[in-house]
Amino acid sequence: MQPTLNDVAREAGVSSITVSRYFNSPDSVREATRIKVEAAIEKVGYVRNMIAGSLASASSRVIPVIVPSLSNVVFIDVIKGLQDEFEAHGYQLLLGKTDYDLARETQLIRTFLGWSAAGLVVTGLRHDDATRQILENWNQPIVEIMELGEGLDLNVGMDHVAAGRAMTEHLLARGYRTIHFAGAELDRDYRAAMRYAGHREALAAAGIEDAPLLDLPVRQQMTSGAQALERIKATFPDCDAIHFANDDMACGAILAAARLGVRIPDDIAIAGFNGLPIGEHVTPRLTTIVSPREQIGRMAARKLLARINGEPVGELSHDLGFTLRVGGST
Amino acid sequence: MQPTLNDVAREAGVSSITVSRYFNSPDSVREATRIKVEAAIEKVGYVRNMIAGSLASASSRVIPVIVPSLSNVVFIDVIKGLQDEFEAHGYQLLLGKTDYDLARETQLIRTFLGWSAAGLVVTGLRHDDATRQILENWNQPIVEIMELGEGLDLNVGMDHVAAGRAMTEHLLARGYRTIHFAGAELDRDYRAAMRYAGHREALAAAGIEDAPLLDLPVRQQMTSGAQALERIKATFPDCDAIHFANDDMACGAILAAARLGVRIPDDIAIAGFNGLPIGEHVTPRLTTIVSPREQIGRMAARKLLARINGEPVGELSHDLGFTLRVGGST
DNA sequence: TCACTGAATGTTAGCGCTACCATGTTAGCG
DNA sequence: CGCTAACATGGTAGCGCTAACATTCAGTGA
Repeated sequence: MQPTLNDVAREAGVSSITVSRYFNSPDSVREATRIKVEAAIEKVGYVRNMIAGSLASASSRVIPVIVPSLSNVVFIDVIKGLQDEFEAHGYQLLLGKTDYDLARETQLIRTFLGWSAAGLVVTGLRHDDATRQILENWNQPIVEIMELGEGLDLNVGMDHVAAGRAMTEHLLARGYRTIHFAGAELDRDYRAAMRYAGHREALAAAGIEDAPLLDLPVRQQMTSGAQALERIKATFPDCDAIHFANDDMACGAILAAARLGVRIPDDIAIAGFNGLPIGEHVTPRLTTIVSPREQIGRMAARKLLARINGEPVGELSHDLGFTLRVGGST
Repeated sequence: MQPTLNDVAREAGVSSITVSRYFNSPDSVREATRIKVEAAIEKVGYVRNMIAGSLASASSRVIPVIVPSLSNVVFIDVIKGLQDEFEAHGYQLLLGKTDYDLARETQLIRTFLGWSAAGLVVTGLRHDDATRQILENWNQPIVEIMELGEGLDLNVGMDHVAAGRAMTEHLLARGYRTIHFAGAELDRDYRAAMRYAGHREALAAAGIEDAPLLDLPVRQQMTSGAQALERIKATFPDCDAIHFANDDMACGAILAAARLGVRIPDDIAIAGFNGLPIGEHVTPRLTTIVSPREQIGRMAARKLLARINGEPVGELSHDLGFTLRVGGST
């Protein structure tokens, strides 16, 4: 049997609540008491029972994080940022994955709320009505990450439409005119679809109404990129640039180009999105939009923790921006 | 205030314990009761309080997973496998990261055990004495992942020494003789050091006693790989092959080779480890050892769940093997 | 000396659920 | 038709902790 607070208290010659206070508000116990308690903890080998504490206080130091997928580096980086911050402040990260299924999201949230979570991190602003209803009635802080907009509570992310627009404006400025957009399963990855929307806006602003889209089924991203390049080259010889939905695809295309004898950017320019390290290692270097992935995680965690601790959080919606990194591929 | 089991029970005209049974052993409530209970749950909008349940039953459906880093794809893939299996069986994954610090591991484990975890997944077989002592006194299943050997309880992984040996045997069979091993922070990443040990064994078996090692400080893996190639080329013109500790470094080298005018494999052969997708997209294709990362996660989860449910788990130590994938780089 | 204050500690009553045992209820059988 | 076994349900206590209030104690100034 694990020793309890009472065992520690008996050993230290104090009451159990004093030991509890030693853990929860150390400043409120006297130095002398602190020393006795510490010795007793050491002696009996006490381990805090988080469950009992959480039940009594109706709150736990657990924060569920719900992401659509773990196959996408983007979410990995975000999780890394979140985890770092949470761990540094004594919070635990409970990981949930929806596979882009909103019903699954509802189910996960329901389960997680049963953990008296201190807060919640969810991906995206799109949720089904059930989720929305549950969360509106929940009175703990929530951060919706990745995108910007009208959210449930806090919101940390970047403007995907603007990112898509920025890249296409860059391509137009470079003189490319027949720019195809290539993505993979844009219906699921609706943030990529938002970038496509931005792409269309930029084209329209330049008087180009035609915004050809190649939406491939996902298998492996780099393979899809290679395939996209091949297919577009074969079908649309006029195409002078491909704006990819992400760096994996774009790099797949750049690497395939060498094999296919396609010269980049002379025959065709390639642009990506995310700013992954690989983009800096391919030849030519990939032009891409650097997304603030880990920062989104960190900032989301900080805002959540601030809200939990009753500190000011500043703006409800936090735009972390993005950077255009121009390489030799455009 | 959230509705409780009692609220549901009152609504359904049964006792709270019956509602509890509806959740925990549905087969033990009658059809008619089940329907009443379900209606009541729906009506009052009941959400299970996991905390209270865990306290009463002294066990929770939470499984902590402790990994050294989230920057390494390897662990991401393992987590993916674990998460999939856990989620499918109603268990929650609590994520902890040690940054390769054994003391931090102890601390994390201590905290996590306070969650009355149903089991535990830790990375590696090396732990400090405190961890070992805590875990030996804990009577829930534990899986140590990645490596093979004498462990605390269950053990799922692969033989890193054999993997290192296999790759170097391949290189020797191809006729390479002056083979350098290049890694990054092998003291932390001791599994890479095990592969280096296997590498030395293979060389020794071929009568080669000299096993030059380049151990770089980690910054970004691909960059380190590029750097390693450059440095080895400059310092050891005789070197005809580099056995890299991982694919990231190896691909960094292959991509850098194109820029540096180094021909692979004619000037120098490159080998990696892990079997990441990128290895199949670089030119020439990377020769690598495919590690069963996601499988390790899955198998670890299955064994753990089997043990939790009192089912037979088979062998305590499970070797998931590896495959040599030969590309054009060697 | 004494009331008075604020800091430190203690007492008590649950938090919402499940384990354990007790009781009621149904079906099957001679 | 009574008896038993198996099944279904209920009562009660308590998991280990903390919130809220109560008490004690040391130090202060009049």
